[in-house]
This record gives sequence, structure tokens and C-alpha cells, in this order.
Amino acid sequence: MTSVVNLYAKCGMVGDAYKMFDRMPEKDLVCWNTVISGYAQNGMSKRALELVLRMQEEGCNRPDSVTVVSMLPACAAIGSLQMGKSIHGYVFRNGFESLVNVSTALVDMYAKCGSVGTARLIFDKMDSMTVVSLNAMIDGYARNGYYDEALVIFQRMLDEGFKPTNVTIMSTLHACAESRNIELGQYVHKLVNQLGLGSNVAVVNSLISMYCKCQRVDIAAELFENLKERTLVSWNAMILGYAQNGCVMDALTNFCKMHLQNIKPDSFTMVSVVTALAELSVLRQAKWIHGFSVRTCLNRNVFVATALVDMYAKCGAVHTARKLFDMMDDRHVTTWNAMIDGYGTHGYGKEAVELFEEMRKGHVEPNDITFLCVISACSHSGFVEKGQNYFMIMREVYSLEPSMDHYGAMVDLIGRAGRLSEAWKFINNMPIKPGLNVYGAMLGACKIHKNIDLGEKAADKLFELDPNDGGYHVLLANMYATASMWHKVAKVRTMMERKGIQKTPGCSLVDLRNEVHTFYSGSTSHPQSEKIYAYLEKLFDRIKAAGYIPDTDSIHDVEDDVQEQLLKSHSEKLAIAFGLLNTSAGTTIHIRKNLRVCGDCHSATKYISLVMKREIIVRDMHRFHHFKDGSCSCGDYCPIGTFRGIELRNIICSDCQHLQPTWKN
DNA sequence: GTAGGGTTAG
Repeated sequence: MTSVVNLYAKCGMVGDAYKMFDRMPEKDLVCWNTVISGYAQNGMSKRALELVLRMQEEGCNRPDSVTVVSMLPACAAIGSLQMGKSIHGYVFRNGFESLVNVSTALVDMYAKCGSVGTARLIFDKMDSMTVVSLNAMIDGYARNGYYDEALVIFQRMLDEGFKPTNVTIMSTLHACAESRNIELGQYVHKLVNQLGLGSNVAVVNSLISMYCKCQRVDIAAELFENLKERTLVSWNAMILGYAQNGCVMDALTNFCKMHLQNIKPDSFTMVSVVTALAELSVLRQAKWIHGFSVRTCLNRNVFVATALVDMYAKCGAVHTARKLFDMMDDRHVTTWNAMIDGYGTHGYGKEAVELFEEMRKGHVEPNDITFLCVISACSHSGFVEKGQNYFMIMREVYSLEPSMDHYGAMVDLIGRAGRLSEAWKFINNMPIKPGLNVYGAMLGACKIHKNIDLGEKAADKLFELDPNDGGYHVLLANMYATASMWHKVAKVRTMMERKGIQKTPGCSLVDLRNEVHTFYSGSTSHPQSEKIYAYLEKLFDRIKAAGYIPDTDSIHDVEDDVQEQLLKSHSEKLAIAFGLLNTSAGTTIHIRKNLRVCGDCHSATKYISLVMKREIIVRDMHRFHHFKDGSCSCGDYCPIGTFRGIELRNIICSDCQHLQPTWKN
């Protein structure tokens, strides 16, 4: 009888197994254990644990080591550290700790419940261990973010002569992927072939994922193409890999291919595709995938819903993002982060701060990313004291150690507000060695506020850290240009040429009826090119009449009329003209730009929104600009326009000369 | 007889 129960359970038919078990007149411990493990192994953890209680009440059976070995994974699955600890107590009282499978299950349970330190203590006390124990420890470290420790255990395993299994390989590759350690990843890849695991789909899926995380999507694609028996996981890993490496079209193509092969997407697939569309930032496609996820009910999954919130925010539809956010019953910390960040990048500092305060009142704890989002939201809106306060409570109330990104955001916050010596002092008092982003934020602030002295100091440090970063060279040149120090501008340019640093060409995207149109600055390759340039002539006359003055100071070494021509051919002006020409009155135009919006485009777009009565939303590399009725949502709180009575100009322009500030937060 | 580790996410 018991073996039949076991057979049903092993085939995933737990219901039938239970029916059989229920009919048995005499239930011994083995029989109970069989059905308990059946529930535990089929993902019904709570049911398994309930049965243990029933067994004690009904059958006068006490759990033995076999029962415990089924109970611990069930605890791990529901993440109940409390119950896990009480089982540990039972194990101790009964002397089960010396059994290698019990200890292994304890290591696994503690690690899965987040207590990786306790897991290690038990691991270290084991006098004998198997490959399974080592696997549990490697996975435990990897899933808690201790990638180096995971790799140390892996090395120890090889040194002690254990033969790695498929599970070892998968956990190790996970650690390699997350720590971006492609060298070790490639070593493991060789090992996979030596061990004859090259045809194991799960192992190959992990390899695909590792290569994608290490930005070798090409190697991943080759593995994927050669994979004979692809599973849903293979497709998901590949699509996500494409999405995370900016290969949006490849991600979407594979999603379609999958559909043609009648493979049903799951929540993982949806997250990958939504991530790709967030990157594409086209509202029409965003709505389509949203509709698709509603029809398949996958929008109820918290991961998918969070990705949708993030996607809408990145498509400029921050209010839609908020509606989805409000409709969710279950929100993870990342859900809050996506929404707070969405508000921040759209310049809704007040809303970001309010949402953060609401979060603090609830049961979801903010994490380090939350603080990064809220501090940078404060920075975008000029809430210096608020941001400083959050930076303080992050450590003092939430015991979170600030990372380099937090320090960078703080320098941006203080510096952008013009408090440059305070920002410089902040950098010099940092407990860790300041990174590129920190000095980059400083240089950016110095450019805005024309502080050549501190700007040069920041630039020296930047080039010490990375002599070949194009973005920071451009930023430095821009700073000199702002101060009309043309001699120094030329020096930076020569330096860039000598080092062979490439400038990124300005490029804007706009979507029209299911097609994405790309415009490079000054290009004439678009079929409507002639019409667009002619239209721009007329449009310039209209905005000039409304008060727009072309920012021709931006290019100092050419004639006036040529300057104006260069300004007119900026990629976003071409994209806006194309949008106006091809959509009906009142339609909002969405533009996606690869660099930052330059001062002249910013000013021109404000006037265009006024005279054409159009809302124009521009997503640049750094934030969003909502242009409406002649003003912008950024409130000119950026290196453009007027700030506290000081006129700020982006003197060397982005598109025509491709000299463009590209600092990151 | 029943038992430990397991591929892809926001």
C-alpha cells in the first residue's frame, strides 16, 4: 500500500496519493512520512507541515529523522524561520544533528530563510559531508548575495576532490553571473563539457544566463541556437538576456518565435518582454503588452505587475503607472522603488517623497535602492535638506550602509543646488575612496554653476580613475565652454582626439503607428526628410515670433546662419517635427533620446508646446521632460535655462558637435 | 518502504 502511495506522490498526483493513504486502516510512520514528503515535494509545504501535526494527534507517531528531512524543505519554501528554529530544537533534542542529511537540510533551511550565518555555523560543525551539503552551502551563499563566499566553497569542493554535480554548476554559475565574473564562468563552462553536462538543459540555461549577465549575449545566443531541447526556461533566459543588453528587437523577435512554436509564456517571460519594452519606451507597445498580460492573467503576478509599473513610468505615463500601483494588493519593495523612481525621474519630487513616507508607515521595509531613488528624486527637485535627512536616516534608522551610488547621488543633490564647496567637503569626508560617479556628479555641478576651479579638481580625479571616459571629457569641455574658455575647450578636444575617444552621436526615437522612427542629428536619410526640414523652417518662424531666441552661442567657430542650421538639425527637433507632421492636433508626442536634451532644444521645445498646443514628453538618458503650455516639468532645475537668477546655457551643443554632458547618477 | 541540494524575474 505504502509503495503505491509513494508511486502516486512521485508522479505528482498527491491528491490520489492522499486518497489511498486515507483509506489505509493502519497508518505507520513510514506511511505518514511518504505522504508528508509527497506534499512537501509537490510545493504544498503548508499542507505537509499540517499533516505532521495531525500525525502526532491521531497516530501517536513521533516525527523521526526522515520526517524532519521532509519538514525542513517545507519550512524553507514558506520562509518560516521561526518554525525552522523549533524543528532545529527538536533535531538537537533527539540527536539527529549527527545525521548528514538532517544537517544538510538545516543548512539549506537557514540559508533560504535568510540566516546564512547560522547555516555556515552548522555547515562548519558537520564532521562528514556530501556533495549535497556543499551544494546547499554554495546555493545558500549565492542566493543571499555572498557571491565570493559561494565561489570559495566551490573552490574548496574541487580541492577536496568532490565531483561537482549539475546542481553545483547551476549555483556556481549563478554566483559568477551576479558577480560578473566571466573568467570563472568560462572555466565552469569548460568543466561542464568535461563532466559531460553539456547536454543538460538546466545547466545550459544557467550558462546562457551567466553569459548574458556578463554582457556576452553573443555567446549566450550561440548556446541557445545549438540547444536541441529548449524549455520555457531557455526561452525566458534568452529573452531576458536580450532585454538586459539593450537588444530590444531580438527580445521581441524571440517572443514571437516562441509564440509561433506554441510555447505558452509564463510570468518570467512577461517580465522579460516588459523589461524590453520599458527600454524601448514606446507607449503603444507598452499598452499592447499590458493588454496581453491582462488577457493571460499574468498581470496578477507581483513581478509582472512591478515590471508594468516600471515600464509605464519609463514610457512617460507616470499617472498610469500610479494607477496600476494603486490597484495591486501585493507590493514588494521593488514595486515601491519603481514607483518612487518613476516620480523622481519625472521631476515629481513631492510625490516621490510622499510615497516614500507612506511606505515607511507600512510593513514593507525600504532597502538601499529605495534610498537611492528617493535621494535622487530630491536631487531632481532641489529638496536638499530632505535628501540629506534621508541619507542620515538610511544608516541611523534602517542600518543600511550607503554604497558608492548613494554618495554620488548626494554629491549631485548638494552640488546641483550650487553648494559646491559643501559638496567638495562631502567628498573629502567620505569613508570610502570616491568613485567615478562621485567626481562625475561634482564636475556636472561645477559645470552648471561655472566653478572652474573645483571642476578642474574633479576632472583631475576622474581622469586619474579612468583616463578614457568620453562622457566626462565632454562634460569638462562643456564646463569650459560655459565660461567661454575656448582655448581650454580646444585642448580637451585635442586630448580626446589623441586618445581616440569617440563621441556618441545624438539620436532620437519617435513611434508612429506601430513603427519606430529613428533620427540622427543632421541626418537626411528619413523618407520624409525634405518635408521635415521645410516644416522646421516655418516652425522656427512661429516660435521666434513667440519669443524664442536660438542659442547660437553654443557653437562659437562658425557663422551665425550656419549655427542656426546646425541647431535646427538636432535629432530631437527632427523627431518632434516628424511627430507634428504625422499626428493629429492635440496628440501627445513621445520622444526618446540617447543623450541629454541640450539647452537650445529644451528652450525650443517649450515654445513648440506653446504655439502648437501640444504636450511633448522627452525621455533623455537621465530623466523625463514634460513640455506643456510653454514650460517644462523639470522646472529648468537642470543645467539649462535660468536658475536662481543665473542664466545657464549648454554652450557646446549636444547634437551638432556631439559634445554632450553624459554624467550618470 | 519513506528522506537532504535544483535552471529564468521586478
